[in-house]
Amino acid sequence: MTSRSQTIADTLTRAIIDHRLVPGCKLGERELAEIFDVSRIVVRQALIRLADDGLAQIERNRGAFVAKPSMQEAMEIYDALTLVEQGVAAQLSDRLGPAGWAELRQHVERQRQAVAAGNDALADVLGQEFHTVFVRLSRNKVMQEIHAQLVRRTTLLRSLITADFDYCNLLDDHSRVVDLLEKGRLKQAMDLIDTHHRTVVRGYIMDREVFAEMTPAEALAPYLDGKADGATLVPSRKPARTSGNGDSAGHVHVHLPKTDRASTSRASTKKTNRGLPT
Amino acid sequence: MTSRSQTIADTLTRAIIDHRLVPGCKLGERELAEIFDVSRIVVRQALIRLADDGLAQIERNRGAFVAKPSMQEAMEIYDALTLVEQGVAAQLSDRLGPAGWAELRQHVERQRQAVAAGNDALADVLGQEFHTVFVRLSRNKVMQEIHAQLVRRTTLLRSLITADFDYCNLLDDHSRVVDLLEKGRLKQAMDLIDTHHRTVVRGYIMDREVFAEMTPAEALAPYLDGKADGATLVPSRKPARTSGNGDSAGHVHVHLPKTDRASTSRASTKKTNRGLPT
DNA sequence: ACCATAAGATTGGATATCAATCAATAATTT
DNA sequence: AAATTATTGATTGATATCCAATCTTATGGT
Repeated sequence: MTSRSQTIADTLTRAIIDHRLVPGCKLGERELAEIFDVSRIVVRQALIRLADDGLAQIERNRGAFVAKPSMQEAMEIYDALTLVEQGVAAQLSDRLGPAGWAELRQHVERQRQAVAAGNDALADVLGQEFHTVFVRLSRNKVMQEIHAQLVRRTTLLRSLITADFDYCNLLDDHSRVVDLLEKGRLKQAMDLIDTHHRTVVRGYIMDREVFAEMTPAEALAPYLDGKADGATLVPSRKPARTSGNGDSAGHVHVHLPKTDRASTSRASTKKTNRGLPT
Repeated sequence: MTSRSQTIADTLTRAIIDHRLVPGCKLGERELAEIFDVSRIVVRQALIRLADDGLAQIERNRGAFVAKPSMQEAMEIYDALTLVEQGVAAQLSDRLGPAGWAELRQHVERQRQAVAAGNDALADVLGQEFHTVFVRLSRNKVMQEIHAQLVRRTTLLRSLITADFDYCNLLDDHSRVVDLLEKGRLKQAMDLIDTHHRTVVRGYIMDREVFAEMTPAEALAPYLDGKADGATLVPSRKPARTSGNGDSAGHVHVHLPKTDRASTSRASTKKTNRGLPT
């Protein structure tokens, strides 16, 4: 059995990944303690874990908030992610056996089928998972954890951001990376990884209040008590968008007027942006 | 002002880096609470931070211990470190300006002078710092933190390990890396980084009880109350060895008989191994 | 010698309490 | 009336004490 603070940290992480808790959201100790029905101390420990992961920031005597990365930090996160995935690519091009390549191809194929079937939600999940599978094949748990942490932090950015670019160039990037790597064209594969992330970042436009705010109580309600897995837990995971290959969403042009902390717009429109490119 | 648990975590980290707290060492809550004169809860929070950093492992209802990486994990940590530094090298070869190269050369030069002056302690510190400076020049704070964490974890390994290889090939590696990079020979530089770490790891031999154990109270005494900086805090930082370029120690052939948890050998011989290659 | 049980110690957590600090209001001054 | 100051309230950081669960060790019986 893991510690209570760990499970709470995991739940909060899940909620952040699902964009139910958005950057800047206050994570009050007493509030969370009531929600999870634990003492404040356990909540504090969970928040420390989140802060260590870069998902929350704790300000002395002011409390914890969901981290709100700056544009600068966003670039750094994506740079680091690129660096890690390029490095893994280099390792895989040397060391990966037939089984590994098969797994990658199978994953890409599953994603393609999901797209073909119009199951955008599944395609999204698979698209996100591709990177994880990719790194897992390095068989380096340390690297996996670092990568996973970076990926989690990118989800923060997608809460803050309005996508504004042409997704066409990103189509089939995963497939092409696998192709290039297996053919030994490492340099091109690495460039493609770089371009992939760079294009995504370039399209990002920092914007406040893209998502409707939810109180922690509302945001966390689906995760409590229910023992079901994440897929079924959050109904709003299915993104409301037009099309995509699972790694990208349809054009989303949401440029809300930059209201400063509009505390009025609470729990109103459930505008979710899941499915933005990874 | 930072939180108390953070400063305690920092102190424990420092003690671990200085090999005063060795892998496997029990970190009892009550004991540490008395040492730092805080409540157990603060200690727990500090231990959670250490565990998140990979420097401690917490076993339910058994407590926290200084992490004791397996040989497998050791390899993974060094692989990850290599990957990160290679990636940074690639970035620097593109983007680093004259000032950056100058800083690297200056650092190498300072280390060389320290070696020439026979100031092995300083040379050691500079040798360790080189990697940090190297990564800092990427101007990516996220990457810096990841790298620093990996470096911290490698110090764990040096507590567990007996070095057993020829250090000659490692001499001037730093200088050569800078040379190669500035000349645009990225591939060779990356290979050299790989070889550097690989040679170090290959020479490692997992061995128990290479270092004398200290109780946490003894280990932490130098860090308490004194407001001096780390350099003057720990007198035992000057390693007792023959020669080296600051990035490596002289031949250290310490193959102690593998005693199982010899709780007898406590606070006896202060055998420190600082200055092993990075 | 060996296994089982009981005692002791340690951890994980809850609750209540207190000081310090921040935020927001109310009161005062100009 | 506007701006500044003072007061109040709320939240955090931290402590002390207490309790249950679990692990470790010591004891005792076979």
